[in-house]
Amino acid sequence: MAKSKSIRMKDIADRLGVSVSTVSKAIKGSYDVSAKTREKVMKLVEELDFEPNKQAQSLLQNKSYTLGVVVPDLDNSFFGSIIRGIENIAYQNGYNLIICQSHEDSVRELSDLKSLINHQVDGLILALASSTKDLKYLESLKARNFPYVLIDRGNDDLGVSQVLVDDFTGGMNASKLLFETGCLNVAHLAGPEKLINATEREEGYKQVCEDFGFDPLVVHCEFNEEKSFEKTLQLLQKHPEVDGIFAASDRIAVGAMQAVKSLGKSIPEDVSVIGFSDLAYSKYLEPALTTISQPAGDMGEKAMKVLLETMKQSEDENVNLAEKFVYQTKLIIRNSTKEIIQ
Amino acid sequence: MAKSKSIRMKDIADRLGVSVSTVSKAIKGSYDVSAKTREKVMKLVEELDFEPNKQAQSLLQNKSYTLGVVVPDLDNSFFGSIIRGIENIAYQNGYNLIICQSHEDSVRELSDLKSLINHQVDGLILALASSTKDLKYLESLKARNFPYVLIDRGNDDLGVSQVLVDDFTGGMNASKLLFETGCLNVAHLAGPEKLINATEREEGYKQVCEDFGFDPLVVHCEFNEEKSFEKTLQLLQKHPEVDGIFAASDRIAVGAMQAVKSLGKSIPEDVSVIGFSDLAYSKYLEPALTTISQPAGDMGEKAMKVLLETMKQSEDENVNLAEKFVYQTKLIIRNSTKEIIQ
DNA sequence: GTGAAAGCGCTAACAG
DNA sequence: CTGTTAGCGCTTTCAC
Repeated sequence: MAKSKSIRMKDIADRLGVSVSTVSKAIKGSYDVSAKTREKVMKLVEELDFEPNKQAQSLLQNKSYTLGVVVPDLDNSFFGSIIRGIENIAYQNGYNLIICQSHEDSVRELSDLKSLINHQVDGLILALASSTKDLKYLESLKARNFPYVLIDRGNDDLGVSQVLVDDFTGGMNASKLLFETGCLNVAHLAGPEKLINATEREEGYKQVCEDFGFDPLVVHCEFNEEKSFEKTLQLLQKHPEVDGIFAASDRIAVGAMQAVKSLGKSIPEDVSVIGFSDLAYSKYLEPALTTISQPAGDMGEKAMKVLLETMKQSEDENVNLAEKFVYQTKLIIRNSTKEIIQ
Repeated sequence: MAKSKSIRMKDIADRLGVSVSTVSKAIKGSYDVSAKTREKVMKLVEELDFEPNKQAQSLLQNKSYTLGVVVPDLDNSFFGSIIRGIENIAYQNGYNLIICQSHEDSVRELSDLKSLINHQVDGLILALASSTKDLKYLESLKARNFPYVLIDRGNDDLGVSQVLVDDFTGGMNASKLLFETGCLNVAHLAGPEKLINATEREEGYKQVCEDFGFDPLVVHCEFNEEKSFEKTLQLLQKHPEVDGIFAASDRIAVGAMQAVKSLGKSIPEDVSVIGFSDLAYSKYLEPALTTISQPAGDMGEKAMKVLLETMKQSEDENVNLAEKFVYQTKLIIRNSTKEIIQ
C-alpha cells in the first residue's frame, strides 16, 4: 500500500452528492448554504477528520500561515526563551514556525533565509549571525516589501522594525556595580568584536570607567567557557591587581570563575564577577552568579506582535513603518559580587 | 504598494518568448531543451533570483520537503542537541524543519501534530509528552501509513521505528557507581511516574539495590530544581543516613546539591550525587556533577536517517519495518562522587 | 441555494 | 526540441 492520500473536498462532495464548491462554502461558513447541507457537510468533516489542504489554500491566497525564525543557536536558553515568546503569539494567531539555526554562520544564514522564502513563509523574525556582513539579500527582501523584523541583533541600515535590548545601559549597570561594591580594578571580558551587542556592552563599560576615572582594560573573547578560562588566566597573570570582572555573557563568566578559582583566589572577595544574560543555570553556580537579565520571552512576544503588524501593513499600502523597541535589562544581584558600599 | 508577488515561471517565459513548460524543463535540467534556450533561461533565473514556488510543486508532487519535529521543550540542551542532529541530516537532504514544543502538554502536542499534518509535512519526528496517554491520533497516522519516528520517549504499541536510550542500564550504572564508591544508603530522586524514561532509570536503580542487598528508597520529583530542593530536604530530614543520591536528571541533581549544601553537608564526602543527561553546564557546577551522558546529537541524526528511510518505504510498498535503535549511555565521572574503592 | 468554470504556479504527458 | 493540455486541491465569481 502506497502512502494514502488524505481526504479531499471532492471525496466529501461525492459522498454527499453535492459539488465541491458547496462543500467549500459550507466549511467556510461564509456564502449562502442551506442549513441542512451545511449540517451534512460538517458531520462528514468531523467524521473523516477532514482539514483542507493548506498548500492549495496558500497557492490561491498567496499566504502560507507559516513564519520563519532564524536564530544563531538553540542550545542557549536565551534564544530558547525568545522562541517561546514568539511561539506563544504565533500560535494564538494560527501561524506555524519554521525554525532555523544559523550557527553564527552567515552562509548558512543566507541559505536558511532563501529556503524559508522559497517555502513561501509569510514573514520572518531574524537574529543576525555575528559574522553577517553582506546585507544584500535582506535589502532585497526589504525592497520587495517582504515583512520581517530583527530581534536582539539589530541593524539600523535595513529600515525594518527591531526588538532590541539596551546593551549599553546593561553594560554600564554591570560595570557600575563592580565599582560600587569596592572593586578598584575592573576588567572587561568582552564578546566578539564584530558583534554589535558585545560592542555596546563594551561601550557601556568604557563609559563607566571614564566616570570612575579608571583606564579600561578589555580582553576580547568568544562566547564559550573554554576560551574564557584561558583568557582570564592570561589576564590575571598579566594584571594580578584585577579585582572585578565584567563578563560579556554568562558563559564567559563561568569560564572566568573557573579560572579565578583555579588560581586559588576566592569570589567575590578577591575577584568579583558579573555576567550578562541570566542563563537558566546561573543561579546554581557557586557562588551564584550576579548578572544582567534580558526579558527574552517578552522580546519574542513583542517581535511576533510587530511582525503581525508589519504583515498587515504590507498587505495594504506601503506604510513602511520601521519602529525600534528597546528593552531595558535588569540587574540580578547574587553572590559573585560583594555588598554595595554605602 | 501592496506586497509584491514573486516572479513566476510565466514571467520568465514571457520575457523570453517561450512557453512555461520550456522554462520548467530548462530549470529541471531533465527533458530535452536546446542548449541555447537553457542558457537564456538560466541567465534570467540568475538575474531575477528566481526560485520555483514550493507550494505549487508540493501540490503537484504531494511532497512538501518540510518535516515536523515535536519535542517537549527547547530550553533544555538535551532536545536542543537532538534537534541539531536532526537538522544536520535534514539540511543535507533538502528538508526544512517545522519545530514545535509541546511543553509536555498532550493537548498542545495533539494540536501541533494536526497542524503539522495540515501543513502537509512529509514526515515527523516526535518525542512524546510525558502526559500523553491517548494514542488514537498517532495510531491513525500509522494506519494511514504516514511516516514518523519516535525519539527518546518510546512506545512499543505504535509499531513505528524508535531511537531511544537504554535508560535502564544508565540507571543501573549510575546507582552502581554510588555503591562502588562506598555509599551505603543510596536514595533515588526519580522523575515523574508517568514518564517511561524515568521509570526505566528507576528500575535500573532498583535492580542494583537488589544486587547490593539494599532496600530501595525512592522519592518522585518533577524535572526542576525547586521541587527537587524541597524533596531532598524532606528526604534528608527523614533519612539522615542517606549518603548517596541518584537523581533522575541533572536538573534534579542541581536542586539536590543545593539542598545537601544548605544542610551544611559536603559533597561528595557526606552525600554523593549523580545526575542524568550531562547538560551543558553540569561540568561547571561545584562540585562538577558526575552524570550519565546520552548521545543526543547522534540520536537526532539517526532518527532523521531512519525517517528518510521510512519515507522512502512508504512511497513504495507498505514495508512497515519498525526498528528500534537503542543507544547506550556513558558514565561521566566528575567530582560530586567519591573515588571508586578498589 | 447550488454548481460550473476559471485559475493560483507548477509539472508531465503527449503532440507536433 | 518546443508548446499545448490537463490537473494537483482549493476558492471564488457568476449564472442558473
